[in-house]
Amino acid sequence: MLAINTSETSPYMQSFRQESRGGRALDDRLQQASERRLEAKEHVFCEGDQRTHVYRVEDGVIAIYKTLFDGRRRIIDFAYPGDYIGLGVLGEHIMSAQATCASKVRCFSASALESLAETDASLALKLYKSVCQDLVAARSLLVTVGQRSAIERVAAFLLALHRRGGEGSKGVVKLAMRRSDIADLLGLTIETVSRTLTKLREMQVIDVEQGGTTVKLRDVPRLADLANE
Amino acid sequence: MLAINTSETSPYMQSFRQESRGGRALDDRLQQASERRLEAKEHVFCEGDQRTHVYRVEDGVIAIYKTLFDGRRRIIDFAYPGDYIGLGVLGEHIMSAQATCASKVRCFSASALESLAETDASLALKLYKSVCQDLVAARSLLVTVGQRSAIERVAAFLLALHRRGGEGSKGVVKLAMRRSDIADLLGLTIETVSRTLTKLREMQVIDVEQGGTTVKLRDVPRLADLANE
DNA sequence: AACGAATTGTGAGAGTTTGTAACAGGGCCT
DNA sequence: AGGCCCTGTTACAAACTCTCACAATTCGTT
Repeated sequence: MLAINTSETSPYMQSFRQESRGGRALDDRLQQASERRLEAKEHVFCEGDQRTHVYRVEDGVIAIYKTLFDGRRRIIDFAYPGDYIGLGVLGEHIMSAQATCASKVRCFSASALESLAETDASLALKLYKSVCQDLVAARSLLVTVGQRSAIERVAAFLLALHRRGGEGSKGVVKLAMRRSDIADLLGLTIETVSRTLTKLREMQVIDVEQGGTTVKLRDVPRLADLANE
Repeated sequence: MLAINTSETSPYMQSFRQESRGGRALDDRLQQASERRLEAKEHVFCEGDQRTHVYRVEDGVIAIYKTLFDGRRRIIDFAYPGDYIGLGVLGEHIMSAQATCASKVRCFSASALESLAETDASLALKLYKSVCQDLVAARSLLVTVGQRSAIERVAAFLLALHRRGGEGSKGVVKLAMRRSDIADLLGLTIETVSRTLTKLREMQVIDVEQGGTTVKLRDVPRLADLANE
């Protein structure tokens, strides 16, 4: 979902990626696909909730996270339009899902999906490939978060967002989330994220625009160099 | 695979977990399952290799990792006996797989597996669930690595190994890997790993035995507290 | 247009980790 | 036995991030 390696850059799951981004991968056999709108910070589901549905993000960004005992929040993934959340869970959710900005999701009955998949190999394969995407995203993020310095992490994060945005974005990345969300994703504090963005700006690698909600990548090769990937 | 949340602790994939640990989950339809022995530091495959096979670990520990531009190594997962590696890859591998100690793997033809899965829903579902396990492991590790302090990370790592070992282990954890492997998994240096183990020993939470290759957990609740999960 | 709340940005000191270096221990070879 | 290599441990200075504090900006509401 964070998709540092998506269709363009990774040999994983190319065919399915296109299919799912098209938006009609899983749901054409499932009737009860209702829509749900969420405001920023509203939850799709929480840790411990019974897992009744699978969701496809239609609009916005959904943060998948886990709360630690001391109250800190560890974001594990951002789900963007076209991504599915809630796959691969059996009983109850062990992660929470929360909108970082105004968002929209489509809901599918999990039990209906599963019973269909038991006899439908192509659907089961789609589930497989969808989870493979998530796995690639999680491992990519693992590489990013394992980086030592704050600059490396932030640079890798911006690059990942840029790659996901595709070629049409022309280096303009909309963050669509707070500094705290970025910090909890990268394992940094909001102050460090803020300072690091300032440092990247001073290095003339990026421009921060629109009150910090949009980042323009001025020097992508340099950024990739800083990201060390 | 690191399996901080495995059958005991997570609602994910319980049924399959048992199935796959039994060892005969995917291969009973695949003839050409040859064995391969590896010495410590030998590779199963490397980044850029064509993906021809899927492997099941029979013995030992296989580290899945990615090499960064500056030569650092980021371990993304450890695969233990019963785990599959190489699933979910389409073209060429984007990660390397290397034995951390003397190991044994069984090789399955990837193309044979895939063509079978196209018409066999139950096999496709098994693939799905197997990758779900990996996803849970990756996300668990993400929580661990996102932790700030070295103690938290090492404590969580030891706990994960302990849970994987099962109840029979009686708090004795065999590391079966170098300090450098642990460091590259947790995003620390070998010195910090060593220092942290010493600190845990001084706190009387663990004992380090057999020349540092085995760790005995003296106070699991305390360790869980330190791990913050 | 103005106000208040929330978010973001910046600074200084404290704390932790890293990097460098030296040393100890075990295994293997001659 | 002795020497060599690899791994692991420990010490100390340097670098980095975190914490805490407060200023600046943005956004929504009045």
